[in-house]
Amino acid sequence: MQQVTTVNVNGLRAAARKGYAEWLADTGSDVVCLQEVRAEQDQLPVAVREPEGWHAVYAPSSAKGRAGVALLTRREPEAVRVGFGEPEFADAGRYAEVDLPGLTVASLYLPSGEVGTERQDEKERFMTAFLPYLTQLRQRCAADGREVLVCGDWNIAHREADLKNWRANRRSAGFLPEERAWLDRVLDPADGGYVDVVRAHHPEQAGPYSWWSYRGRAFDNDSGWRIDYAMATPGLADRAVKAYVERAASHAERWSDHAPVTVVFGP
Amino acid sequence: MQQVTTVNVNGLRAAARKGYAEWLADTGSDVVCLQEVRAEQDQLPVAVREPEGWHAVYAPSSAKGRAGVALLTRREPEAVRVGFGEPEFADAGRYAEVDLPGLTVASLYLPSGEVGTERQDEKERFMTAFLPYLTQLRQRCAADGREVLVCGDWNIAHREADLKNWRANRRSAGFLPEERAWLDRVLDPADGGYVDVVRAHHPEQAGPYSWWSYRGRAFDNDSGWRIDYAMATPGLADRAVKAYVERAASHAERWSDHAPVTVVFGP
DNA sequence: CGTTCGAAG
DNA sequence: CTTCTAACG
Repeated sequence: MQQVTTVNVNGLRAAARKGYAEWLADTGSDVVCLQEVRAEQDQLPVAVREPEGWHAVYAPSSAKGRAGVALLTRREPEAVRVGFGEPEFADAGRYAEVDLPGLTVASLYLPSGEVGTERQDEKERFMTAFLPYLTQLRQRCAADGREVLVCGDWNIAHREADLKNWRANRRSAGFLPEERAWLDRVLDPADGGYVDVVRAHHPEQAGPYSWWSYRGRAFDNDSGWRIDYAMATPGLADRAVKAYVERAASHAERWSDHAPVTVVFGP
Repeated sequence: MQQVTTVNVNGLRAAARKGYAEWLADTGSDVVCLQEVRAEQDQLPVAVREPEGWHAVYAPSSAKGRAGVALLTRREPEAVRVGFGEPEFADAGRYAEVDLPGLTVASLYLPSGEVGTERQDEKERFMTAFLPYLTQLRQRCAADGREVLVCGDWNIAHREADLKNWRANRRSAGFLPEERAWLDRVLDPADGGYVDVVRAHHPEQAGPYSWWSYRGRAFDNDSGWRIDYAMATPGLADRAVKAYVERAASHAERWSDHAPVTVVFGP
């Protein structure tokens, strides 16, 4: 059995002050992928940076206080890689991957974008460069006899079931037709070739959402978006026995605006 | 009996979240002078902006989130004036005055400065322009049969007894020889002609300090500065029966890095 | 609405 | 060390 969790922590220092450490101590996962760390390693308390029993890999952004991904693994990785080959995003704190026995796990933080801004152009450039990398990654790993799991905040809701208010958001960044079509390609067996493990295990239901705005009563009303995904190669997806979102019980115990997304694999 | 308090609130919104409102509800003062309000009127909750039983006058800075003085009076002022005639500081949120029967009260926030910077030059320009105004104010009010009380954060410790660590601070902004000499002139009977009411009532003691840095253990060690003054015309100073600093009992109940300074006048 | 930063104090 | 703003989300 192997268990992997991904969560956008929205500032690891703030999350650690609020309950992230307790959550981590309780998780049964073997790998935890973090996004929006928003700190350099040496800005983090040691117990947060290198929690007892974990190996940690950080890929901060060169822009202070922005983005930043990390991976925590119970076993030491066989290899670590930061970035995915596109120079523009080499030190953007948006992608890192580790090799474990028979498995490559990645932590991804796709730019969030905003319609009509340069940030949306950046998101599109990222998507354009990242899709061929995903295909290449799958092929390379297949040649090495590895499965692949790309976890993270993809900042796109794929289908109408993936956000509460899809009608109101048809022109919103994160649910644009071209973004949804891009995810179609990531999941297309003839293209990216990945499987959305949580959706595969919950084919019909609305959600389960993984992000709720801090504004208004979004969390209380479960007015969320499913934008955090575990995307697996088909062979790995077939081994998934469980896939779920850990929605906090109450607003009070939330330590991020995102919830952890976990997938459990059998042998 | 008439009682006037001055306090630098270091952000009225933050102070109001921490205990300012309770302090105000308990004060027996008739006039409260505030400095570093750091908000426009409409950024303040109504109960903070216009507390029940008070008239409020605000003089915000045109620079958002900076400076800002205010006066709260139990009786409606006969007149209100903002600024002291120097155009550079007209909307700097550093000076306002109100006329009450027989008394003009001002709230002053003198620039804080830092040696070797443009901010120190600004402080000096303020001082240069403000001293003649103080003299003029006293004379004008004398002609009207009014006493004057200029309260606020003057950002200068006058003498060695006015800060804990005077030796270490001989080259620090706030205790420079030229700044101390300027306060000498404010207090010189032949020049500004004002009386430092707290010092007049506590001629020998160290302090009482009115500001402690938030850094380190400054408050716990009473490593403070006396930079908040009530400067009175001599006739008014003669009527002072009490003058004191309300040092908070504990670090926990502080709602500003400054403490309220209060003077009580007899008939 | 919340997390950063940077300027200011 | 704390307050604010701005940018970002």
